[in-house]
Amino acid sequence: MPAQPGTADAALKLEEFLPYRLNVCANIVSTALSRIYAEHYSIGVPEWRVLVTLGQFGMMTAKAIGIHSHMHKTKVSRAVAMLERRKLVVRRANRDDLREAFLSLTPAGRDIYSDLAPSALEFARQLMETVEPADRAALGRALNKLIEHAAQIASDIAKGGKPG
Amino acid sequence: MPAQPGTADAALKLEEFLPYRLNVCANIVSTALSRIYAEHYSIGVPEWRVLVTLGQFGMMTAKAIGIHSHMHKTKVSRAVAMLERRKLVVRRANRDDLREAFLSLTPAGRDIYSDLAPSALEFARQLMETVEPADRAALGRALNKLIEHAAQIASDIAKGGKPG
DNA sequence: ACAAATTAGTTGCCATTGAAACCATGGTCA
DNA sequence: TGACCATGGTTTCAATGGCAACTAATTTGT
Repeated sequence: MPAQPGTADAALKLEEFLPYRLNVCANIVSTALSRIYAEHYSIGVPEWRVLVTLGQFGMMTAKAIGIHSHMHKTKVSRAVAMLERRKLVVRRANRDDLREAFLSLTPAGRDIYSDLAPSALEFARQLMETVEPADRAALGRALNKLIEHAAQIASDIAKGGKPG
Repeated sequence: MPAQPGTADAALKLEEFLPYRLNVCANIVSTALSRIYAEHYSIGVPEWRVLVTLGQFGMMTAKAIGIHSHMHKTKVSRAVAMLERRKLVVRRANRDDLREAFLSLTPAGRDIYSDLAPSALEFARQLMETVEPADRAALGRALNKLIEHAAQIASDIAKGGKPG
C-alpha cells in the first residue's frame, strides 16, 4: 500500500504539474496542426518549419534557419535535403564563405508556402479563440517568461553539471 | 526574391506562432527538468511519469497509467519493464482478469519517489514564480482550453480524414 | 605564412518511439 | 458450447532524431 499516496509533501499530481501540462498541450496542438498539412503536402514538422522560415525571410543559411526555428543542425540539414530533392528549396553558394550556402524557396516552394501559411494562421486563430479573451495576452507573456527561465536553468545545468 | 516575405496574408511569423511557441516552451522546460533527475536516477521521461503516477495512485494497471499520463501503451509497457528490472515497480496478477496486472511501487521505488517528488514540485514552483502573479491563473485556464480544443480537432480529423 | 582552433554542414550510428501485428484472455451472442 | 469480437499488454518493424565524428572552409595566433 502506498501509505497515503501524497500527503507528505503538498502532493505531486501529474495532471496539475506544469511541465507535464505544457508537454501534453504542445503535443496535441502540434498533432492537430500537422494532421492538416501532412496529408496535403507530405511533409513533417521540420520541413514545415524550414518552409515557413524561408517564406518569412526569403533567403538564409541553414544555421540561421536552425537558430530561428529552434532546430538541431542535423534536423535542418535533413529537412533541407528533402525539400531540395522535391525542388521546393534551392541552394546558392556564398562566394565569400564556401562553408555555408544561401537557401531560398523555389517558385514551387513559394506556391506551397502561400497556400500553407494562411491555413496555419487560421488554425492558430481558431485555437486562440478558444482561450478567454482576457487570458490571451497573459498566455503570451507567460510563455515568454517560461521559455526564458527554463532556457536559463537548462544552460546553467549544462555548464555546472559537466565540469571539464 | 520573396516579394515581401509576408504582406499578402497577415504575415506568418514562426516566433509568434502559438503551436510553435508551445512546442519550444514544452521542450525547454522538459529538458531543464529532466536534467535534474536524469543524472540522479538515470531514468527518462516515460519512467518518471510512471513512477509519479504510481506514487500518486498507489496501484493501477498499465492501461490506466497510460490514460492518466497521456502515454502510448508501448511507451508504458517499456517504461514499466525497465522499472521492473530495476526493482522499483512490482507486478501483481489480477486473478479476475489475467490480461491485466496491477502495478505498484516497491519500497525502493517509493524511496525514489519521495525523494523526487519534492524537487519536482520545487522546480514547478520556481517556474511558476517567473510568471506574473496576475497571469498564473490565466495560463492554467488557457492550457485547459487549448488541450480540450486541439484534442477535439485532432479526433475530428482522425475520424473524418480516414473514412472506412 | 602556417599550425591550430573554429565553424557550416553532412553522415554514421544508436536510442527512442509509434504503428501494426501479435498473443493471451475475456466477453458476446446465437 | 463454440465461433466471433474486444481488450490488455508485448514485440516487431520502420521512421525519426540527437550525438559524435567527419569534411571542407575560414579564422586566429604567432
